[in-house]
Amino acid sequence: MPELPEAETIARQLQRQLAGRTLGRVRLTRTDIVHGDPRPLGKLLPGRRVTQVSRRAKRVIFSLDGGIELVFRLGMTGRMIVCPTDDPVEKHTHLRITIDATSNELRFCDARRFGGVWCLTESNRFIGKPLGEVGLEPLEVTPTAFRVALSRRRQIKALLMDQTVIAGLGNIYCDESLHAAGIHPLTQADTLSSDRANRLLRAIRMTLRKAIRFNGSTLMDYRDADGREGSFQKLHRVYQRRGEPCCTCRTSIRRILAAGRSTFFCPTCQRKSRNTEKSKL
DNA sequence: AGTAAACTCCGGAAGC
DNA sequence: TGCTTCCGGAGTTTAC
Repeated sequence: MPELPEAETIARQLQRQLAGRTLGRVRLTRTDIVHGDPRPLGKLLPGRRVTQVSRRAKRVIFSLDGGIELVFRLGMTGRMIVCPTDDPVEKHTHLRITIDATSNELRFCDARRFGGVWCLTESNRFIGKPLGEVGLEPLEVTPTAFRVALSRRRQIKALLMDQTVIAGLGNIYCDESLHAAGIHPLTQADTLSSDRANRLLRAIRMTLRKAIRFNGSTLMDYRDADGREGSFQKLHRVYQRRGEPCCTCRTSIRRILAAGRSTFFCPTCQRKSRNTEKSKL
């Protein structure tokens, strides 16, 4: 499922392929994937030059000339693929935009439709609202700001998953980062020492950077902008490895529910501190 | 107010 | 074959 590394992979590929190109014809076959009024898209986009493709949180953002931003949220099953215009169109393709002076087009496909598209113009860019609040970028946040973000009475897993606090971490990279840091997912965030908090931030960064190098994780649906699978799933140490041995200590990986989500961890490498258990009573 | 849990959207996969 | 159940990102609602 697309989290930060997958969105980053797609954004970098699209930046290479599309920056400087001009958008052409727009075909929108499901208007309900567009937030706000979908009707102007066909008029607004053709002829616009793509100045930059970037990422914020789990979103891919096209900056177009004229101050327009086209924002894609991929949800669980969203795909953004550049391919020849006459390639067979896969099921659940909702938006197609041709790229001028090439025989290619950009396609947005999303089976479950948890994703969406926003078109922000200078007049409708009303502060944050259409996209909701977005938290700190884990690859850029300072250790101090990160520790402040952790100073709340919540389970660390729930806090890391909260997009309004830290942006871009989903189930996979939360579990992998907590394992790399040796922190139990149910630990109360504000009981972590600053050493452990710093260690967690380093683990998050290491995990995300490595996942980006491997083009993200493909469990089921994720594909990059060229339609290819990622390969970081081969390096997962806990995620979806229930019952398999921990790669550092051979203890059987356990699965529990945290923040209502499947959560995988090693009960030996990720012990709950006594401090945390006391605070639960 | 801050936190947590339940419910909602949806289609694919797994189990019976 | 066909049914039911589960899953989940994120927004919303409800409950403590």
